[in-house]
Amino acid sequence: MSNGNLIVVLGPTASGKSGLAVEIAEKYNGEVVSCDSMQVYKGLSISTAQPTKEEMNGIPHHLIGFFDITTNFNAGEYQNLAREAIADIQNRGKLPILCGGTGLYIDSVIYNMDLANVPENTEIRRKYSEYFSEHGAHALHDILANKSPEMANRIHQNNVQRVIRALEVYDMTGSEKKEYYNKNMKKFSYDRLLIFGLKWDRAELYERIDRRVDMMIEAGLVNEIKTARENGLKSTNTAYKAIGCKELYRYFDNEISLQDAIKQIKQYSRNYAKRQITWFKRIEEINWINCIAETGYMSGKSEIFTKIENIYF
RNA sequence: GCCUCGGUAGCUCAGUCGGUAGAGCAAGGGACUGAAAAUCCCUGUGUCGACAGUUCGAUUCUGUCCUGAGGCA
Repeated sequence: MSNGNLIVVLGPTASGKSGLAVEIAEKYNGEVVSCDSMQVYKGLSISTAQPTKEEMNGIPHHLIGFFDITTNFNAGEYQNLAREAIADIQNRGKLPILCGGTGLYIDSVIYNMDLANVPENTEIRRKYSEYFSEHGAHALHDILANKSPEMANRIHQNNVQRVIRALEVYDMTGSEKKEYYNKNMKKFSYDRLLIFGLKWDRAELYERIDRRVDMMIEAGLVNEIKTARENGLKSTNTAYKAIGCKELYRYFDNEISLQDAIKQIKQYSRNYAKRQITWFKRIEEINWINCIAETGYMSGKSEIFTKIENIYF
């Protein structure tokens, strides 16, 4: 594969990715492609921490705030759109910068990953969900084991969501698509790829997350989610999975206090950051930039610029 | 001042008919191929409030004290 240049800026939530991506774009004639499963949605700009106009500072950003909240987005669609956006930027002679924290989405772009070409099939999902409700996780997993021992081996029986997806793929294609589970087949899809990861002391990152949630509240998070609800956002929608929705809906329904909702939003955000960090540990090619409280990634900037110039100029 | 109920893992609590304890959450580690801000897996030693008594043995029974909540005066 020789798909050309791509810079990636990744890191856990609230690590300062967006700012770094913009700085790189300003300096090297670039454009930013967001790599975030929730920032794609319209009307969730505060809750999903979409960069503001000021933060974008004139740099074009792609795949942010364009998708309807009541329609379900997914990794396959993202892969296609992101590759298109990147190719388009390259064709215009500019440098694409992929910036985000959704591990699966990042992988789908930087690796030559062949996501199964099987769209969501509500009929199949409902069928297996019902089977699960009646017979339990073990029985459902047995069905998969009979059809594809390979896939069943890789998915824990309690991970019902994944078991159902695997069954969906199998039923739609009649095959087990072994190759998708073979890590050794992972190859980079961009030949000049440079990945930067923002690294924080854990306790400091958690404090940052808590502070950012407070800022979101000040910026009008509660109203944003209230409006989304009025616009028809339901618990079955993918956008509802954005941290903040579930908690604030419970507040709107008088099940918990606003204070408790905020506490939970902070808690789930911290849990999420930890999962992101776990995911990134697998990507060996990341150039880690150590961040510190007052200045964030500042002290690593010259190192970043040197690396970029060595590869692309 | 008296009465009642508490004081057990970072938090909320369960439990031990006396043989030094366990859940959920948190925390840490991990997985992840079209829901991924989702979903799932693994990891639990803590003067069982303090001191004394009974006992082979007490966190568990008894007493005193400390401490929290409520009630009566």
